[in-house]
Amino acid sequence: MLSQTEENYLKSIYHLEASQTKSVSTTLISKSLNTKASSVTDMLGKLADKKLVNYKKYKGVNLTSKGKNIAVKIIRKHRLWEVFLVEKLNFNWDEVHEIAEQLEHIKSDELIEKLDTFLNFPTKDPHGDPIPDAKGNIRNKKSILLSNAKKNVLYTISCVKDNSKALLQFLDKHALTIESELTVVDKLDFDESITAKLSNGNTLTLSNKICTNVFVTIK
Amino acid sequence: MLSQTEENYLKSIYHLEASQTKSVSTTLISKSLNTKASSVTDMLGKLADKKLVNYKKYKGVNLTSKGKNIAVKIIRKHRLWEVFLVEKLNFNWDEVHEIAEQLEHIKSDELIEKLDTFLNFPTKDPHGDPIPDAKGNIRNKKSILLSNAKKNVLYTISCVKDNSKALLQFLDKHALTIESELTVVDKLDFDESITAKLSNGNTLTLSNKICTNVFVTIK
DNA sequence: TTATTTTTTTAGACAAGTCTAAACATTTGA
DNA sequence: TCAAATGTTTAGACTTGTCTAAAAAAATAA
Repeated sequence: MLSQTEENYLKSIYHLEASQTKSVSTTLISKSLNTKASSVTDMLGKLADKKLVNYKKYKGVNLTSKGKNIAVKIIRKHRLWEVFLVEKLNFNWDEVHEIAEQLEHIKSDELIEKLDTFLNFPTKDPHGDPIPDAKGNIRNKKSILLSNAKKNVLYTISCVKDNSKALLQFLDKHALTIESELTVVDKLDFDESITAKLSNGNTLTLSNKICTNVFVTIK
Repeated sequence: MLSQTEENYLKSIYHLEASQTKSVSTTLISKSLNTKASSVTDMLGKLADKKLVNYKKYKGVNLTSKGKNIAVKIIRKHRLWEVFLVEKLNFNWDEVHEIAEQLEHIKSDELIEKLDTFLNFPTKDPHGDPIPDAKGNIRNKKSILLSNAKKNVLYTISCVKDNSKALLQFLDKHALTIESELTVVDKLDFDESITAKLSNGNTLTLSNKICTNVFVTIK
């Protein structure tokens, strides 16, 4: 049975692998977990002993299939709990992350399957991220960054990259929720901001910082 | 912020104090937590440093009001989660204890108040134990042991003392659930067993062991 | 290519929580 | 009352996960 710390390392490596092509570096992990590189080196050795990662000194790590399996299960738990918190307990979507960070470590397969049933088998969490099924499969809808969206095409917001409170609150304030629709009406070369028209008729200017943190799919 | 371990010590001391009049001994705690007495001694020192218990070497411990406060909050969380597991996720009441042992350590006051609201402010957990309110007050309905019940008086089962699976399953099998009604029709001096008549018409003989673990209130 | 910078690892230390073995208190009972 | 039994604490050690400081490897740049 893994400790919460070990689970957090696996989760972090999983996310970093997804946003990178190559293997994941010690420093990157240390930044994402707010620890020192030397602590990461120690832990990588332990995870390698347990066959959860492939690790070569100075060469970074990758999850083994065993490690990836565990990481996906934790992510499934995290996202299901987030759905519970928002849909059943009426939390706002920008308030649930920290609590879900705790709940994701509760150990009980039966619990998570019953929770899934209770929530009626959701496929996305409140941030729009896909929820892996019990076998670990992730239905991946192709998403692109809003900054790469074309003009005059109808898009649906599918997901946000950053979980920062500031971003989530900004989006909430402007009715930019998951599943909401928008069309890019202008792109400003000068600062790479875009002007978007929402389905409620509003027109908004969004900074490049925002656009590189919001994913959309073609409607 | 307390660790899970510290919280478990406080909870254990709270329960042991409730079932005892005097102060709680090191050995008693070590048995209830499945640790060695020497580990308990260490921890009692730490809890005393934090003003959570009053501790004198060789003389046992008692919770301070600060310590009791924390213990009651953990118990509140435990019992609310048990209600959730049984009422919302359809667990049986004899399956929820271990999961609630984990959930009770989730840190978020807002979470537990929202959960309380979602569950519609229950006052008893699935085992019949009272749920402290947000301020830590426990509404204590006077309960007596079934073994002390009088003949030919209508009682309601209010609570069970023991959380052992065997007992819970036995009770479940014979429809002896919380709130179910019964009348003692006979008491056998020989082995202190009693014969009870249930509201469903069934008549059951219950051993003294059972009767000293089930609490009833007069209907 | 070699020197400098950056990244990573090693070595040694620390805190939390646990253990065993031994020493010390308290209680029991003859 | 005092010796034996029981309960409790101390001392020292181990594990997990962390840290700092220093050494070693890799990457970068002149």
